[in-house]
Amino acid sequence: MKKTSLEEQILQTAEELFMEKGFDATSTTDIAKKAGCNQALVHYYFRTKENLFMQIFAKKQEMVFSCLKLSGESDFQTALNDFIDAYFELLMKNRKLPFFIINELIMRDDRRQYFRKKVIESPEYLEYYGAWNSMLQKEIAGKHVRPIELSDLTLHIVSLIVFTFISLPLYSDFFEKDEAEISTYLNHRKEAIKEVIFKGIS
Amino acid sequence: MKKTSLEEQILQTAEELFMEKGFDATSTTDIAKKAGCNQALVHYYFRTKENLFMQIFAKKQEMVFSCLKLSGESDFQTALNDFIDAYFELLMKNRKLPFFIINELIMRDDRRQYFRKKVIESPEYLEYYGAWNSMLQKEIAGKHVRPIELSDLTLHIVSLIVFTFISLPLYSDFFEKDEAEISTYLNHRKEAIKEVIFKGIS
DNA sequence: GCCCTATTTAATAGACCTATTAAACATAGC
DNA sequence: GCTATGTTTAATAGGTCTATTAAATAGGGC
Repeated sequence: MKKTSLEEQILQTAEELFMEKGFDATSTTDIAKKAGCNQALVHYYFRTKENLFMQIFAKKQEMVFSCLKLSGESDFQTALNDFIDAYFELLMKNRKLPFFIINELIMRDDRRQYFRKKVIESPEYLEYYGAWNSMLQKEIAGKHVRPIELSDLTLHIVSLIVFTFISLPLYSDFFEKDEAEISTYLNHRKEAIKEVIFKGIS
Repeated sequence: MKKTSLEEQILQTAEELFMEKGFDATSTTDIAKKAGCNQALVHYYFRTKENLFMQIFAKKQEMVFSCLKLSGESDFQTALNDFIDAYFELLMKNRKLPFFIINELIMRDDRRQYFRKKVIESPEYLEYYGAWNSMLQKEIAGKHVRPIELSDLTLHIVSLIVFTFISLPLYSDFFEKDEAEISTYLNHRKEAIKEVIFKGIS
């Protein structure tokens, strides 16, 4: 509750609404109403809705990206296990994150360009990919893992994890699950995914 | 080019646009413009945008649903293989279908209710589920498949297949793939998914 | 008190969207 | 040719949205 109180408040409210309903379905009027201020104030602080959105999008994108780095100096199986744990931990605290990112990337060309520039073409991304790949190749050479492309393994894992969270609203709605059940379900899914992946690459 | 020519044309154009950009981002003005008629005509034939949309949504939902039935009297591995083939075949011809359905289900409560009523609670759905489950249990009893819940197996498969198509625009954009490469990629993914699933459940 | 700056508001321009209405147009049957 | 019916259009009401503008308000430094 300082002088920037309302600016903070608007940003935070915008984050909630954008995450909940996406860019298109959220109006600056909605944000102002929920933040408890005049609609013009949203534009006073952030000038455009796009500006405001991009501050949030960049932050969320960074969250997704930051999970890609290898956990430490350990063997492949442990690193992979840690990776899945880390991703699940992140997404269990940010359940709407996968759909939010995917939706904006699919709907808008410019968001895709931005993501590509900031993530896919970043030096860290290539570095991570290289590190993971050399570990994988070593495992394959040592016959601990069957021959498989890293791109395929990655896509398998990302598919399994991300889709769990994308489809979560459907799961809880169709089968009328409450919060406790959802939490149990997610932990169960995490282990089930590990199982199919580890068996699937051995 | 009969008397219902324009009605047909509007429906078809609406399908293209709704599949491309979703309900919210498509206006009746867009549809009319692309169909080459006056905007009022869209409302003359279909009264509301929602009406028009639901005709298309119901059809697309039916497409998704129809793939769930068991292929025939064969063993589990073959049935599963056929199922994955059938789904890939459908989605390779309708690449935007997964995102279209998921997006509308997530964004709107009423669409979720509709889907639930028509698909999840339909007798066929329960019947298919039972048929698949009894096959699976037999395989597990015969030790050809490790113990696994059908719900988990289903979600694994659906995740892997559906996410491939949801993320396809990102794949082709980020890595600048042309049509031929995409087609190759999809066939490759199909086999990679089969591999990880079959190894993952044995 | 008074000024200066930053914050907040009300009002509104301008665009677009859905849906309706009334009028114009086409054409088949008589 | 005339009328009845279905088709198509132009016009517009009424709503929402983003962004801007000008005016009101608050608080600190003198």
